[in-house]
Amino acid sequence: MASSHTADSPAAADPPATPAFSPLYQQIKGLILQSLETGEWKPGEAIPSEMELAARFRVSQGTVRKAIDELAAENLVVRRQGKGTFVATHTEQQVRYRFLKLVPDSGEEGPAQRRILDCRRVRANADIARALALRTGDAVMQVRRVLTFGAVPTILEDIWLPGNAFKGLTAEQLAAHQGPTYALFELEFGVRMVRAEEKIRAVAAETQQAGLLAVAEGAPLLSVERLSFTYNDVPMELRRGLYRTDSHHYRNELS
Amino acid sequence: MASSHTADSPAAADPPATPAFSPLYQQIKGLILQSLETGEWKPGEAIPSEMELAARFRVSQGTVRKAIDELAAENLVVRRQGKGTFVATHTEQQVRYRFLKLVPDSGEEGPAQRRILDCRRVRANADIARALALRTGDAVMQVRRVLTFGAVPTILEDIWLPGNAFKGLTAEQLAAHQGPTYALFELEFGVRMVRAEEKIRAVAAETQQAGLLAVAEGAPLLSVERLSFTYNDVPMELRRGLYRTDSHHYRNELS
DNA sequence: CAGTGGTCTAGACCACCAA
DNA sequence: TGGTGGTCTAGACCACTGC
Repeated sequence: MASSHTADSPAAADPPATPAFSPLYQQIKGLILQSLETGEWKPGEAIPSEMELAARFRVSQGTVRKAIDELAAENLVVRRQGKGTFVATHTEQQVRYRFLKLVPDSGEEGPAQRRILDCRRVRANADIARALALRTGDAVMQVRRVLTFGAVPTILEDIWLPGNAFKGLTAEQLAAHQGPTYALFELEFGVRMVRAEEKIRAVAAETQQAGLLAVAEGAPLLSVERLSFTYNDVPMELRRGLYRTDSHHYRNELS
Repeated sequence: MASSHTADSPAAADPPATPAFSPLYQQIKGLILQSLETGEWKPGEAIPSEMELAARFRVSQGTVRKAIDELAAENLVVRRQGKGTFVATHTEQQVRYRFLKLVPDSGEEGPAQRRILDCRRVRANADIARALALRTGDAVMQVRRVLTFGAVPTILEDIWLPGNAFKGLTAEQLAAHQGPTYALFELEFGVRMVRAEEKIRAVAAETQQAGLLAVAEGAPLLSVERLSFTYNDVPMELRRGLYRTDSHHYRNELS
């Protein structure tokens, strides 16, 4: 029976050479991912039980389990013993602000106060376009805001979002919303940020930035450039943050 | 049966109530961890096969497998199909410099040139002692060095190590050694760094720092304070780094 | 070829949760 | 009480490595 068992290589000529062997559970994972992408199950909802999925895909429960294990490890779903497996969300996750790694040097953090300085539709310059996989001149939403913790303006952020997916985003919406901005993106625009990459630098505050953050011009600030992705590694947000680090620090775990 | 159920209470009277249920594979993981700590298998060596371990602990291969899965996820051990499972090491790991997240803005990185400025035995001040779980005044080794990439001095680091474990560390040793410093720690002192926490800030270069890094006084630098741990969350190194970020950045992945 | 880790299955039982 | 995820087992077979 020659090959088979690889599930790939549709009509490879004679020597498949590398049959691109893909384990069954990886294929199952891919199928579940598809359903997540297409929105068959919405954020916060339960996905079918392991038994149901096993029946649907005609594999054993163990195979489904391993697929879900990986999805859980990537924070795409959350398992809850006795209840089920749920589509991950930024809304009321055990850890709100999953992507914000700035923590106070000591003590607990009160809620942030948000001030929206700007929210408008603009044309992407070359940099922004490249990051978001758009073309220069395409429409993007641009947001500027300041986050204040306990009366100290601490974060100045510029955010760029693809104009197509975020049509209709307004400053009022951003100001009115409680909780993580990514929760708003899920609820209002159906966009789920799943992963992000950050590039961090130390920079000197420019005049305008210094004013907004109430520091001296030239004061050292942490520059955090974040590119966030939805499913399938599609970039959906570029964010340039300037963090004051006189009473906060960026916390990272290495292993 | 009253209360308990908290998993603590070492010698609770009559009713164990909640025996602090721990899955078998977690116990196995603990046993394997012990062997790693005591050095039964050295860094780079293979640990016994899954079958052997299953026989030794009188459990099924699957249970050992799940224990090893977790150890591999924590980077304590590396699996190699067809060959075996090996104790992780900083020496020739696929990714050298596991803990260094500073990358060039573009292009590949050449090897770093190290300049050891200082290496001596001192008494720990309160800060250092607290971080390393020592007492103020205990002996610590203190190292200062500059790392240069392509003629640009980029990293200035101060390192503190418990005097006991690192007795006899010399500047010559540090200068002569090739590859990650953590590899030297493994080979010469039997200390394996397994995990680390970093606190990152933006700071202004002080006079001496500016001189060593060839930047202007007051220039913004990335301050990276790293506390590294061996097995069992025992702190074994405190490191304060100052990074130039004019042509490098600190790269981080969020998920 | 034998030995290792990797995949897949089928079934039993346990811990947790809600009704 | 029934359903969910979590653990554990035993056995078969596959893919990779080295002799």
